[in-house]
Amino acid sequence: MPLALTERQRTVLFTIIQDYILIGEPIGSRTVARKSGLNLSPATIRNVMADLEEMDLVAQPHASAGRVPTDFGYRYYVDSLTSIPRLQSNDLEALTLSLPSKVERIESLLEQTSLLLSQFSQHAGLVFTPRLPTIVFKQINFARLEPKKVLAVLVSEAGMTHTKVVKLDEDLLQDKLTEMGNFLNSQFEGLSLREVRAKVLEKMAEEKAEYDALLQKAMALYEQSFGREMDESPGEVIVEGASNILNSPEIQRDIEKMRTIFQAFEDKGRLVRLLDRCLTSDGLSVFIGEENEIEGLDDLSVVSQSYRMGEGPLGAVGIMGPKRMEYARVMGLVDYAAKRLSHLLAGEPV
Amino acid sequence: MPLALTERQRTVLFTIIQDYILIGEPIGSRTVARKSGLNLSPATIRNVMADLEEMDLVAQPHASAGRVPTDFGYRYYVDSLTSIPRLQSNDLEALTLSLPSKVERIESLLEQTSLLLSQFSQHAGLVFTPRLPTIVFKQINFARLEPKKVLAVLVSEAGMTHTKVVKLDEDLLQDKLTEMGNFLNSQFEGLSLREVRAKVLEKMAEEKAEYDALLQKAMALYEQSFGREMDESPGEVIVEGASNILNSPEIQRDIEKMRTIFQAFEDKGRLVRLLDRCLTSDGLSVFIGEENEIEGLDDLSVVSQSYRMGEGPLGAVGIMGPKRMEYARVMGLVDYAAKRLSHLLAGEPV
DNA sequence: GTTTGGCACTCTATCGTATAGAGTGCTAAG
DNA sequence: CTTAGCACTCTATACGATAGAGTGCCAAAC
Repeated sequence: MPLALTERQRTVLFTIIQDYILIGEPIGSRTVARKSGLNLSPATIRNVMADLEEMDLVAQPHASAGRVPTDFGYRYYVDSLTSIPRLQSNDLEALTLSLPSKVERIESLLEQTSLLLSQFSQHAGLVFTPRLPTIVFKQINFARLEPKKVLAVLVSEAGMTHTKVVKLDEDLLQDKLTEMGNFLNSQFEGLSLREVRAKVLEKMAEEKAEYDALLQKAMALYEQSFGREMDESPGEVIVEGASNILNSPEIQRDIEKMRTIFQAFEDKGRLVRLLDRCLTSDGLSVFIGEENEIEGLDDLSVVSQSYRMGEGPLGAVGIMGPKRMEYARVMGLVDYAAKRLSHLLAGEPV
Repeated sequence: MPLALTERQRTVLFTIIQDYILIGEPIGSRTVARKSGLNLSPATIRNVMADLEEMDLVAQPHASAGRVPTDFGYRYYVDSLTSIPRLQSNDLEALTLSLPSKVERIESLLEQTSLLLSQFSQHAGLVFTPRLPTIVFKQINFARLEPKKVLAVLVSEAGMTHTKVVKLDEDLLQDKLTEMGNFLNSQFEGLSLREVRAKVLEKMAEEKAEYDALLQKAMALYEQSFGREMDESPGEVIVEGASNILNSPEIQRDIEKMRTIFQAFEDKGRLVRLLDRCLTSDGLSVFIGEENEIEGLDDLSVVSQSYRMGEGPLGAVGIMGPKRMEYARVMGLVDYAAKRLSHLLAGEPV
C-alpha cells in the first residue's frame, strides 16, 4: 500500500522533517507556515498536521507541543529520495582528499574508512569486514616454527591474511609442509572458504586408501587450522566515533538510554547481524529506529551499503547516528565510501 | 616527605575512603563516628576531619557537606597497602575458571583477558599489546602470491604474527624467496625487531659487493615489509567494557565529562602512552585522577601491571574506572591477570 | 588537655506554586 | 476551503519555603 499524500501534505511533512533534523525540537504550525513556502496560515497547517498525525507520520511528544517525525515518517521521507543523493561538491572534494588512494594494508584501509565516515558525518562510522565463510581462497602456506608446531597462513583473494599456529602430533619437515600447501592451493584456489570446507570434509570422509597419505594429512591440517574457525567467525565490525552519539541532545537527556546504547556498541555480535542483512540486499540500506531490530538501539538509524570484491559482496560500510540525521548527506557519504572501497579492492586506481 | 599521621587520623581517613567507595556520597562525622570503631563522638571526629582537610587528604564538595577523599587522600590510602592485596577466594575461583588455560590465538587470549577484567571489576578492562620494536624475532617467511607480489609473514617469539603484502620490482620465484627467508632467520632469530632493523640498515649500507646479491635483496625485502612499520607502530590497546564507566553516578551527573571521557577512550594513542609508562616501572602501577596525565580522564583511575615474556616486559593489563573504585580488589585482579598471562605466554600450564 | 554536647549557621535538595510561552484544537466568520 | 480568534493544555523556569544533613565553634565535662 503505497501511501498517497497530497502535494500539500508532502510539503508540510518534509518541512517538518527537514526543520526537525536541523533544530532538534518539535516543530509548530507557525514555523511550518513560515518555512514551507506554501502561502497558508498556521491554522490551515494545523489541519494538515492533524491529518499527518492520523497517518502516523508525525507525533506530538506531549499534548501541546509541535510535531516530531515518527519512524514511519522518516521512512516515507527516505523512500521519497528516489535516487541516492549525490555528495555536495565540498564534501566530495574533502573526502576524496582524505581517503587513501591505494591499498597498503587492507585492515588499515577499512579502519581509515570507518574513521572518515565518522568524522564527516559526526556520527559513528561502521565498517563490517567479511565473514570468513564468504571470502575467497587464494593461497595457503605452512611454515614450520619448531618441532610439531606449524604456522598456517591463509590469504584471501581480497588480500586479507589469517594466521594460526597449529600443534601437530607428529613432526613434519618444511619440504612436506610445502608440498601439502601446494596441493591445497591447486585444489582450492578460487573457491569460497565455505566451499573449501565442504570439499575438505567430503574428501576426508572418502576411502582413505584412495589418497596419498600426505594429501590426506594436508586436508586434516587445513581442517585443524581454519576449518572449524571458519564456521564460527561471524566477521568483525570496526566502530569509530561512537562518542559522537553523545552530541545529540535527545539522547543526552536520557542517561539510561545512553548506557544501553553504549552497551549495544560493545556487543559487536548484534551489529554484525544487522550489517549482515545489508549484504544480501543490493543497494543502499537504511534502517530507521526500531527497524534495525537491535535492542537498545531503537533511537538510532543506520545507513549502510555493501562493498564488493569481484562478483559477490564482501562487507559493508555504514553510518549510525540518531534518527534525526541528515539522511540525504549521510546516504551520499556511505554510498561514495562503498563505491570507492570496491574500486580500490578491485585494484582500480581512483 | 612521608606524611606522618596519627593512628586516629589514619583510621578516620580510611573510614572515610572505604565508606565513600561503598556509598558514593560525602561522608559526615556522624557516620565516621559510628563506623570507625573509635569510640568517639561526632564532634571529636569533626576536629580530626578538619586536620585531614588541612593536609589536603579530604575535601568538602561544598561548605556544609561531608568529606570526600582527594586524589592525594586516595594516594595515601593506596600507598598504605604495603603488599599487593590477595584476591578474595571467590574472585580467585571464578576468575581461574573463566580465564583460558591455554593459548589458542594470542590475540583472542588478550581480548578475553580484557573482557574478564572488565566484567569482574565492573570497570573498563585494558590490555596493552606489545609495541612492535620490542618484540622478539622468531621467524620470517615469504610466499609468492602472484608475479611480483609477495606475502611476508613475521612470527614473534610470543607467537603473534604480522603479515604484509609487498609489491616487488622484479619477479622472484618461491625457491629464491625461501632461501631469502632462511637467510634472514639464521641472522635474526632471537633479536628484538629494533635490533633487527638496526642490523638490516647497517648491512644495507655496507659495501654491496661484499654480499651475495640475493642476500642483499633479502635485507631490502625485510626493510620494505616490516622495517619502516616497526618504528611507527606504537602498540595497540584493547578496551573492553568502556560503557561501565557510565554506571558511576558521579560521572552521570556531568554529561560534558562523559563526552570527553569517551572521546579519550577512542583516542587510543593517549592510552598507549599511559600504559607505556607502566612498562618501565616494574610492579603494579596505580594512577589516580590527574596522575594519569591524560586530558579528560582526570576523574578516572588506572591500575595496571606489565606482563612478561622471557626476560623483558611485553605489554600491560589494567583496569580503568572512577577514582572511587575498590582499589584493593582491583589491584588484586590486575596483578593476578598479569601473572597468569605471563605464565601462559611462557608456555607453563596453569 | 582532650572530649563532648549544644547551638547557630550554611548549603543542598525538594516540593509546591505561580507564571510565561509555545502550541494546539475548535469554532465561527470570511 | 481558509483563517482569525480564543480557550485550553502542557512545559519550562523561577521563586520561596522547608526539611535535612553537616559543619564550626564554644563552653562545659571528664
